[in-house]
This record gives sequence, structure tokens and C-alpha cells, in this order.
Amino acid sequence: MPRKRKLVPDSDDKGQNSRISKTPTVEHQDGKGDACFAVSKYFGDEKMKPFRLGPDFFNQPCIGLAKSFLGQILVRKLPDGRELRGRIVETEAYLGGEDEASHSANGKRTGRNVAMFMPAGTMYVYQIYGIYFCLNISSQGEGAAVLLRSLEPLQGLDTMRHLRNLRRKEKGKALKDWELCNGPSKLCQALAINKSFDRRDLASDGEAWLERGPDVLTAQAVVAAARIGINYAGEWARKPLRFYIKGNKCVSVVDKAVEREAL
DNA sequence: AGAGGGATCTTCT
DNA sequence: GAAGATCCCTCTC
Repeated sequence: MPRKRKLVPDSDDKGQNSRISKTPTVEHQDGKGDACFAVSKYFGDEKMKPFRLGPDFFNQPCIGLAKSFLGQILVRKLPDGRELRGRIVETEAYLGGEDEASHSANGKRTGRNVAMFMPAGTMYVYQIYGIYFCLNISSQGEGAAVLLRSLEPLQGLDTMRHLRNLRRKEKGKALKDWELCNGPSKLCQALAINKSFDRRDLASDGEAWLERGPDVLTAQAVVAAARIGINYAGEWARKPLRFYIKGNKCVSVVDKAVEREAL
């Protein structure tokens, strides 16, 4: 008997349109390198085999790409063959040129940010505060890119937890599943993404790629809010260029005011 | 639940 | 020399 897949939230969902909103149903074991097994387990049916997203997906305007990322699945293949998977639940659009919050504001092009000017689908990984990394994907548009802010962990949670704990104190509180990738630098830690990925192509890379997720999101399932940590950017700091899946537990910052307004 | 501060170092001025 | 698209721990209410 084929498993039924829910594509659109039920009407009584009350905004809890996500898999980890209340009760996590994610896999809790590592995929030990057997990709086919792990994938078929999550996707269930043969006809819906994971579909790797290619150049056409990435080659779209920045805001559209930022929204299109939601629900898609980021995959990281480690050197030992293990595959880690997370569903993208929060992104930010950085438009380049006019966008004062963008590293490429006013056309600024430096050694650090050249990846933002490379073809759509190029990864831009930069180090922040000397210790953390953030992952962006370049989009259509000069100097434009999308920051990935959080993932809902799906596969390889034990490995993610181990990678995240490398930097934490022994005495610290144990990480919940939903805390593994709920921030731009947390997801880089959990997926072992560092500067070596900078300027590489997410559409063709062998160690990181994107798969089409099973869910189709309705417009009401997506919240558009102000971006985080860019208060220096004046009016651009307030523009609704952050997008997240409403009700998802793994979103790093929830904007209650915006969500109220949407009703 | 929220505020505050330290860590830590590359990048660009 | 200063700032930064963050995270985590500690303290307080």
C-alpha cells in the first residue's frame, strides 16, 4: 500500500505546516553511506526518486530563488561517503548593487565576495566573526545571492550533533534535533561546510547538492520578514527579504508581528 | 524569556 | 585598526 504524501497543508493546520513543527518525525540514525537505502526510506516511492536541481533552478531572480529554496533538500556527502540531509526552512535574499546590506552593495567586488558575481548556483562561503561560516548561493542578477539560514535536519542527525558539539562545552545543554541547523553558521557546522566550498557550483559539485523536496508550499505557508543582523543597513534593514516556512520549529528567528499582520 | 558580553580572526580601509 | 549576514554561556527577572 503506497504511503500517502501530504502536499498541501490541511485547513486545520493552524500554520503548523511543517514536519518538525510539533512532533519531530525525522530519522534519528546515520545513513552509514548507503545513499539509496537512506533516500528511498525518506522519499518512499520509486517514482518520486530524489531529483537533483540543476542550473535552471538557480538561474532565477534573487527573491524568487530565496523563496524557491524553501522545502528543497540540501545534501552534504562527507569524505567517508555518509550523506547528511536537511530541508531548507529559512533563507535571506541579498540583492547586490542597491542593497545596502549586501556584501556586494554598490557593486563592491572583493576577493572575499567574488562568488556572488559568479554564475547562478555558485556557493559563496565566507567566514564571520573569525570563527563561523555562512553559506550563500548566487542567483540571477549582478552580485546577488541567497543566504541559507536554517535547515530541518532529516538524515545524519548523529553526525550533525557530533560536528556541532566539537565547539561546545562539555557542560552545555544537550542539543535538541531542531537546534542542530537553526542558524546560518550552525548549519555550516552541522554539515561540515567551510571555506573550501567557496566558488564551487552547487549544481554540479560532488560533495554538496540540492534535491527537490516532496512538499509544495502554498503562499500562506511562507512568511516574509526583515533580515537578521543587518541593522546598520538603514531602510534596507527593514525590507522583507527573509523568508521562512511558517510554524517550522527550526526557523532561527520568528517574526510574530509580521505573522499576526498576515491574518 | 530576555539581556549582555566574550570568543576569535579574516577582510578591507 | 575596526567591524562583522553569529553563537553560546551566564546572569537576572
